[in-house]
Amino acid sequence: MTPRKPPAQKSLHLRILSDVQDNIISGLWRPGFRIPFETEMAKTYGCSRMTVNKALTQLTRSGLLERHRKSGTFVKAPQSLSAALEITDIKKEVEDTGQRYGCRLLSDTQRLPTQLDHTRLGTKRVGAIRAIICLHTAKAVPFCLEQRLVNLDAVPEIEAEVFTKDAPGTWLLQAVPWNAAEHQILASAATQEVAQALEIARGEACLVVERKTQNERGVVTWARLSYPGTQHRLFARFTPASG
Amino acid sequence: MTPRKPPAQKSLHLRILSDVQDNIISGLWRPGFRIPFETEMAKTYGCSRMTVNKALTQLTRSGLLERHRKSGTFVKAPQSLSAALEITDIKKEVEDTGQRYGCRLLSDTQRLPTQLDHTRLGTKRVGAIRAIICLHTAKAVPFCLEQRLVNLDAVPEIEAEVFTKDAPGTWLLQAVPWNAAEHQILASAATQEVAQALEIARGEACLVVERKTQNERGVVTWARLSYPGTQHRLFARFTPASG
DNA sequence: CAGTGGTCTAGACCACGTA
DNA sequence: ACGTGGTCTAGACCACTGT
Repeated sequence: MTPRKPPAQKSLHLRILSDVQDNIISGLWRPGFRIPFETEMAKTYGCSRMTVNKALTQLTRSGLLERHRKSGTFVKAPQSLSAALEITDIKKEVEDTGQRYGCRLLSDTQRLPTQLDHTRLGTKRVGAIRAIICLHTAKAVPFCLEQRLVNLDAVPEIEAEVFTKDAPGTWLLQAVPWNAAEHQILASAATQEVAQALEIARGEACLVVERKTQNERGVVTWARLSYPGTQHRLFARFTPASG
Repeated sequence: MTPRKPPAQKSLHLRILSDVQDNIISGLWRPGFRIPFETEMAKTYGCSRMTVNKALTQLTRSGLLERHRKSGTFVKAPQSLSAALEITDIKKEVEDTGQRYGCRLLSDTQRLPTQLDHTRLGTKRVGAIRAIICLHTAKAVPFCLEQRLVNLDAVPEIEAEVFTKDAPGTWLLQAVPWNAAEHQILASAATQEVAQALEIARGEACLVVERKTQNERGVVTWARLSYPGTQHRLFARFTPASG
């Protein structure tokens, strides 16, 4: 019945984790089921409670379990599938498919933000911004149009950078430490500008990813990535506990 | 400048975790930086090494740190932004916006799988399948068209279910234990069928989410959710450590 | 009040990779 | 060989909560 399980587990708490996970995935322990107490499982596995706790804590973080003091630990009903969406650098994305990557700079200006810029950056007042438009290509074929705004207050060092060869996104990823990002994914009909750059018909469906990146100095950058809809797909895989 | 942080931390290991995280986000500890050893941090915080380890282990799982025996723990460079995409039940999705949810069954047949069905389910041989098409509405306005295939081998108990009121997705989420899911997100021009159901123009851009759900008994179901592109957006938020 | 999870300790031994 | 992280222990006390 049970298909398989890697015979040699590394550590005990990982074995416990995957045992519990298997019981849930297989449907043996259905949502709402009260799983054994920590002390019981510790006795079963002949280990200390801390080891069991480590496994169950992780499964709780993954959303498979719900724990309540005094009442115990319960299998949680999956209310939402939270999938991990891997959003990589476009250069890497293209090269991973084995194709030759290229990037052509279409426009690069520095200006005071317009009303639209403010809306996109989600700011009220920032100083100058740099607006960049570039086209990413795979095998010399248009792959993705990138429209980007960079807040010069947050990333003053970008003023010295020239993006004739590498895309600003690649540079930013390395140059700006760690950050928080917000993504919006939508479908949009290609505008005249987008259609021309991507060499598709005007009005054709495009997959659009908008990303706003922040760090402690404020909003760093806003980017809008438009992909020809027929060509590009985003993948998100979901497994109960990422381990 | 700094957004603000909850002043009272609950547990010590969470305080350590957020301290380290702050140092990384602020850019004080840049990618490649070797952070203090566990023993050093334990001494700094006046706690045992286990407590420090708990915090650092979690940050490593989140992808902020890289740990190597003998050499130490290092700040990892963000190579890809892996964003958590929350994919909820459509009923919940609509009701969360405060609108009235509705679902209309457009088609419900049982048949042997066609070639296309096999491709979609990713199977070679399955017995009968149930094909359901239904329209989700918000305030009686078309919100999303759901095209679904259910593998009766994996979910025989669905044969008795009738979906005149609730959507099959809602039922499946509760009835089928746990599973692994694979999502594909794409943009697509509305076909005649989709356009008619969603009451939009043919060829209009739609955001499409395709989901294949599996459990131990095999592929459970395949669903294609088409949203009018101008209306719907998927959100994915990314913060270094989901905590 | 009693029972469960949440947290923490002060040790310990092992695995692994650098030297 | 040595130093670091990875894991585990056998306790302990506390917080929460259902009875």
